Amino acid sequence: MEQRKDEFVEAAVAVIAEHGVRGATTRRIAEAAGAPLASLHYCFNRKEDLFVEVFTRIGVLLVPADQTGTAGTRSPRTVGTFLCSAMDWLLANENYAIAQVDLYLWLLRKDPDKAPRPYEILADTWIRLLTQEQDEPRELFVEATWLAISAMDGLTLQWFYQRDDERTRHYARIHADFVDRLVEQGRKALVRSP
Amino acid sequence: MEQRKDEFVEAAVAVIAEHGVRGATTRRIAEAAGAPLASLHYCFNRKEDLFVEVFTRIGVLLVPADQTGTAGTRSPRTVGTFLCSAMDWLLANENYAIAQVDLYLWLLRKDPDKAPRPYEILADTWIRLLTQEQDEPRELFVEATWLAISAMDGLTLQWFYQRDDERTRHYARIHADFVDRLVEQGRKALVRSP
Amino acid sequence: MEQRKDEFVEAAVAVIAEHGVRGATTRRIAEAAGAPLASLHYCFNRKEDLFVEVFTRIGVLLVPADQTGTAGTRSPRTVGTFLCSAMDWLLANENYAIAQVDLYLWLLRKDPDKAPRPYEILADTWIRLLTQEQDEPRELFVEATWLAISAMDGLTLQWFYQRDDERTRHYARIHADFVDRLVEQGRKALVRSP
Amino acid sequence: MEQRKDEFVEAAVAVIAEHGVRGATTRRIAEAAGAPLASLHYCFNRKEDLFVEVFTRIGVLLVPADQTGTAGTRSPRTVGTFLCSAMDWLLANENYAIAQVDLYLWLLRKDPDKAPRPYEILADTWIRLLTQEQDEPRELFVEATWLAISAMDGLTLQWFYQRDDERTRHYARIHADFVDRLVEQGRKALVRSP
DNA sequence: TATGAATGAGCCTTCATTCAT
DNA sequence: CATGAATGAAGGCTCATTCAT
Repeated sequence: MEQRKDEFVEAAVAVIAEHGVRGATTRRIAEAAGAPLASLHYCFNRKEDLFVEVFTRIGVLLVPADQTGTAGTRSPRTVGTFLCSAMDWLLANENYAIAQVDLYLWLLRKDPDKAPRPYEILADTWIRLLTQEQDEPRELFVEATWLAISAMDGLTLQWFYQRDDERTRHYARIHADFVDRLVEQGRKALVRSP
Repeated sequence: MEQRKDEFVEAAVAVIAEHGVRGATTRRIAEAAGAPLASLHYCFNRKEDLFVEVFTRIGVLLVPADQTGTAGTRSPRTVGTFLCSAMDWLLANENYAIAQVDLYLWLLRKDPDKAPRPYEILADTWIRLLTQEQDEPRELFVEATWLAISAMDGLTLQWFYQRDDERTRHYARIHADFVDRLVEQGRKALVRSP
Repeated sequence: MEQRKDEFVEAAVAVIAEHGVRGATTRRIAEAAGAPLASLHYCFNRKEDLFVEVFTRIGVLLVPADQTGTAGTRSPRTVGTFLCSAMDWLLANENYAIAQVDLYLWLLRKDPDKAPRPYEILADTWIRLLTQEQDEPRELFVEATWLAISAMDGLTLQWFYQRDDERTRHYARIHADFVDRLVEQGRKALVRSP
Repeated sequence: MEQRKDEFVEAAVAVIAEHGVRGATTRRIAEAAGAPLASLHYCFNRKEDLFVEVFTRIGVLLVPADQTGTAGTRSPRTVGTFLCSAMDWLLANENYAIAQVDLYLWLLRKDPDKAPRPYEILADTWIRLLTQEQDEPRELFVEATWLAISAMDGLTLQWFYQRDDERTRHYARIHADFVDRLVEQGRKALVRSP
């Protein structure tokens, strides 16, 4: 049953990626999942429920792992590294990348209150991790984080028709440098006038 | 007849903005245009033709006006100013902003070769104008332009649920500063080793 | 178009009579009307609209014709004659009789405010005609009329499984005698103490 | 197990009363009974079996108790008292009243031979009781009984939208007077020409 | 025995599109 | 030229019922 749900979610991602939310019909999803149509409605009362589930799960997957406890002398994570990691994940999971944007626009219309949540969760997580790991004030990272997220979205959109992974990673790195430098500036300003 | 077409395009933008391409049915568009359903198919053989027309027109509107001939001692236009202007236009034309993204994703699936064109036209125009106005090598502006366009898209997406014009403009300016500085760096590098 | 509607109404009556409102699917009705399924929804936005239309029409058909102007020395109409006429009509239009009861129960649940209307219209018409034709006070006929209508319904229900027209007419006449005698009693009482 | 059945019957009455036979789905009934869906089919192979059971039980409940042996100087029961008692029971058991009519129409279509039975049992019982208690010929009560039953049905239908218990009882009494007078007339005729 | 899981069949409705006028 | 009328195809969803456990 729980496994059944997973299969439908997986199938939905694939179908949305190929046909868009518009073309993601219950029949197509069921077929992609190799399951009868009625089973879909047995697992998810409404098609919308399935889509919300998909959208939520993608949001969760994008969030970086909490590394507290992972000892060692790693180089410290920054907004830029989060951005690059997220882009890496999206490039490695094309279907999720495409489905995510489509679902975002869909949810925005269906339930405008729910749509932003994954973005906010993502931003909060980034900020929280950075604040914890480097023991610095929250405000230092807020602006850079939202800039990075908008860059991530913009690059994703651009990647859709260029399909050039290397180029996308290249631009991501430039954006990353930029936001990290922004944080650095803020840090210096803090030192001078705490 | 040509006016009829305009009315349908206008109506389509409004309907797509509200219901998404998914919900932009012929009936709704016809109703929004105050025209009989059959008229729509009289002007545009297929619904898709209408959407392509809409998408193309929006692309055109985003392109900045060519100011050659507009004499005077204006401060020179930069990638950053183009970015800010584009964002201003999008914020002033909400429906177009939303419809554009939706149509972009739709067209990407229907006809992947056509979708990128407006983006490339936009980029080419920016680059051409900058090259002409400042009589500098093309390469100087390419990277900054594409970064700016991705930033524009990302900010648009973010604006969709925040609906905070000021905040969006603020972030746009930061992005603008960044890309302009990037160009400046390139310019210096060029001077050193032409 | 208007004729199309009539055909669907006719078909709906037949299908409801045979299968009940429950079994009166759009497909069956369309088939009975010899029309494509989509045509039904072209004429009646929702299936419910068709049913309401059917119910209303039956109500209208039951109402006796206004005979003012039809000169001559007819024997005066009474509640009892109305009852017998109504039963005659129902027996001559079996499908309508059955469909009416079914629709009544259906409408009662869907829109309790609409369901009673046909009954009230029927009662009002009877009372009005009687009052006019015999130039007597309204109150004289109210009770008898409602008794007659309940008798009509009860006999219809009974007829459903007995399917014995003669027997039904026989009982209708008894009920008719009864309500007419009731009116007669009232009339006498009026004379005595106006 | 037997108790389970009772719960389902009770639940079915409530659901039918609210949603009609049409809307009395297995799910709704199971939910109303607080039982798992599959249990319903464990107790009643087909949904129809449950409905037949419900219809039969309601028929039984309407039948007046046999009072032979209940000594005393009660005033003798008549067709009219039976009618009033039946109406009282229906008014006190609204759900049953509604469900009964709905089921009657349903059964009439599904199995026309079964539907009339409860009515005939009711009529036979009334006639038998009257014949026994007053030691008079059967024929004396037949016509009045069937008239009373049709009145009962008609008043029930009318009560559905008026929901006026007092008014309904009032009309029931008038009908009762009428049928009792009819019996009285028959009785006199019998005396004169046995 | 009792029930969670599963499903084939069918329902109502909407859509883009065509066609006759 | 313009449009009311019409429709095949498909969509989301629910239902009664079965079955494995």
